[in-house]
Amino acid sequence: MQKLILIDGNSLFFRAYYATAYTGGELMKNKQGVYTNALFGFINMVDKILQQPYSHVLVAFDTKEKTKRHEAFDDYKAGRPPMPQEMAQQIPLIHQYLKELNIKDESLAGYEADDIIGTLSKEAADLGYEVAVYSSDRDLLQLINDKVTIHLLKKGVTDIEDLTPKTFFEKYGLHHSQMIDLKALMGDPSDNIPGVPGVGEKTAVKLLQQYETLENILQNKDQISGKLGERIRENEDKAILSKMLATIDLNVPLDFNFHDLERKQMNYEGLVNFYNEMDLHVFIKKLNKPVETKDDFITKIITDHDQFSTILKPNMAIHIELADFNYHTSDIIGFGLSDGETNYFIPKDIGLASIDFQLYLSDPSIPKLTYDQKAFRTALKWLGYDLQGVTFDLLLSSYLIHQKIAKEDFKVICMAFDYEDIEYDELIYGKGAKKGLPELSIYSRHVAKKAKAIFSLQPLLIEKLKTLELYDLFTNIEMPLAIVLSDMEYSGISVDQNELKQQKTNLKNRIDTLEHQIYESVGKKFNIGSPKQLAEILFVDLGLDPSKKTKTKNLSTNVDVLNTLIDKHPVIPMILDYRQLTKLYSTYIEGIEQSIFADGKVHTIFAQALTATGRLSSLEPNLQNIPIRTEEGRQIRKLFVPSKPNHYFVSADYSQIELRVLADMANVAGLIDAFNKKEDIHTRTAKEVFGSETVTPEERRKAKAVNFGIIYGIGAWSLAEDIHTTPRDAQAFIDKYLSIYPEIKTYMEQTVDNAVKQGYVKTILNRRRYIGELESPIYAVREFGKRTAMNAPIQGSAADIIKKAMIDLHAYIYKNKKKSRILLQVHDELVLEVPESELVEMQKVVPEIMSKAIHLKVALESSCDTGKNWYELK
DNA sequence: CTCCGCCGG
DNA sequence: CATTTCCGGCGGAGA
Repeated sequence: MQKLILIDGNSLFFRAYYATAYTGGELMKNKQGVYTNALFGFINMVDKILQQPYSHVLVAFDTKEKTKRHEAFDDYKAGRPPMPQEMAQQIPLIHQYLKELNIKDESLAGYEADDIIGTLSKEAADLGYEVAVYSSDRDLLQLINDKVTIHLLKKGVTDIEDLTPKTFFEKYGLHHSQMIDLKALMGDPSDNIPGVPGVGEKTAVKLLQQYETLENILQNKDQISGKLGERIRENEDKAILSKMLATIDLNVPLDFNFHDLERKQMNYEGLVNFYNEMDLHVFIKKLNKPVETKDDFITKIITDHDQFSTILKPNMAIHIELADFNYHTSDIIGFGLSDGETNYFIPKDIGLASIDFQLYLSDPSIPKLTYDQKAFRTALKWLGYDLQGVTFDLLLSSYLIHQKIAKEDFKVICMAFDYEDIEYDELIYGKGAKKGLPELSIYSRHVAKKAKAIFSLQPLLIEKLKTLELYDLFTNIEMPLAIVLSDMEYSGISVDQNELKQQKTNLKNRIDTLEHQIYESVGKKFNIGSPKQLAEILFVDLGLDPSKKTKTKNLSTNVDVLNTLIDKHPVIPMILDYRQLTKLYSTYIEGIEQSIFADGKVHTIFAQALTATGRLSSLEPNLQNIPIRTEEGRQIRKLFVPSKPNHYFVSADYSQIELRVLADMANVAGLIDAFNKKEDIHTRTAKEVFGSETVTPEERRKAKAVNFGIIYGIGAWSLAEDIHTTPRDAQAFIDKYLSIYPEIKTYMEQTVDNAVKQGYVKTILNRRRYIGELESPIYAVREFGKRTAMNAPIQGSAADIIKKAMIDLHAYIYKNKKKSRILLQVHDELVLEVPESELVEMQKVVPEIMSKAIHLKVALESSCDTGKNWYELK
């Protein structure tokens, strides 16, 4: 099959830039600060396009030179804003990419990409080729014929509309040859093509359906009555000019032949180097490089446990390779061990059967370097072994250096620090359904290389931690916390399975009943869980008013919308109930049920190197979002019970920790005074803002909304939504608030200023958050960066404080040999399991330790509660 | 895989 | 000219 793919390079490049500029926050760039977002989008699109079978390919670009269209019409393409710097920088990258791909990259002075594509599509079609053109420019539609299909990029990267003569007719009601005439009549503001003023798409189509061509319209111009006829007669010259401008030149003098467009092998090494330079590692994975086995890295595979006594030394790097992400259940594949000189692979059974090796792992006086101490320690615990003496953790240290690094594969962490001799896990083990173990020689080497990497990177990372003033945070907080979290995760939390079954049946019955009532109420069956189908029912069948749209222009059916419709139709409250009950059923009842281990407990994983602010997050299952706000949902908490008889749950939570942190960091006299006098902080704020001694509940509610909003870097618009007033009043309200607490205003301004200058903000314990968004050329992204800069030190400092408290509490428990165990952390709250004999002590000690964790200008207060299950707390 | 929706602090 | 309060995890639908 002979198939030619023609790509409109300019069009893809523009689309790529703007599609990725608005979505991902800050503009993407590589380590050297070169912007790569448009390159990234461009590669994605080209990659997708080239997945089909084809024999020939070319990418065409415009040049800066004037074309004959400019000569004919001075204002052609006038009024276009200049290309942003961030975008222009990426043009050479695009060309380099195409060069490495070995794809013909063509432009010609005096002609546009359209003309090159038009000429080639005609020649190829004449030779009997099938032609596929890719662009987002509708102008190219004039090239459609039986051999030539135009693929219009609609939005983003994936949405492509294929136009053939048939689909063109169905869409426009015109023959494809009439496309040029259509544009001649309508004009095109983006190219500054005038067209006939006052004639839009509707009128133009009608005219062309009647008269077929522009020429025929002009011949019959006197028969066209009214204002329309008048306009056509007055603007005849504009229409003719427009047609000329819109017509693609099919006779560009190209000095190459089809042979030059043949599909060729890419330059593999060059492309890998290029991706590495641009930090576009995701594309390297896609290349599916075969695993190479020839280089000078030597892996010693331990086959006999006698060997250990001579190998094991202090300060080696040890890596435990796990088969799955969830280390509570995962198999251990084996151990990597390295002293920087020799690199070993220890098969799981050989290692664990050796007393020498067991003692080595568990000896706290032998320092060891690892990748993820929490995972390794927990995985070993499940098998009955202990890991102690870890002094370095690659995952945690890289997370502190930059919060984004640690989200990726092991290799990406290494590459962030210019360590190259390591492969992607995906390349070794495959992914998805294809995941599995390759032969021993391949994976043993991979694991040993990881150990070598840990060993090699340790000095550099320690040095970086010190220069960034993060070393204390690393050694005093994150490292000891890993052990605390490991204990918490391993302890797990018991689930009352009878309660679970009961709630499950109960919910199921209520959902079934509701489902039938809903079908009856609207008169037909549909999938209530589908927002799309629900929108159809509500806004089309029932004719209700759609008040809001989603981000992608669909009609929204979320709670806010449904609540505004609540008395407009009896089905609305049923749907709200249905949503709540199915949420509880699938996310919580079924979700938790699936996560129960053989010991009758759930063992969550607290991700310690994930969030941008320094908070923890909880996974599989997430125990940080168990319902509490509605009574119905709160019932779920009855599932969680102490694991032993005569034990209780004790929970303690910080009161207003974020506002206290703000009061401290910004030194806010009014807030500090209020907290020290133990006043209700929202009431106090309301008194000051409204200038009265008595405060209505409504006033307190508003004050609370601002107090929270201020932490998030509030805007008037959203505060207005929140407290149901106009943005104008909301702004006045914020102004008043800031005049009462003027230190907040100063602090926020300084924080943002500093963030802009330095590129990051810091918490109480020096934790950094880099905010690249502040450099974005896009207003909305920069504004987002400012809010982040204001919020991150507050949220992050609160996270620092509770982490310190957890470490102190854990130390207290061990030092005093208590049987109480910390089970959960929910951002400002700790939940413990406490034997009856320790109840009184822990009720006193836990809040005390939390309060004293870090000294602030205001007291940290913590309340405490006790119960027989989680529901009874608070 | 992305979107929508909803649970928590 | 615009902008729409921060940080997360997870389930189901639909492509």
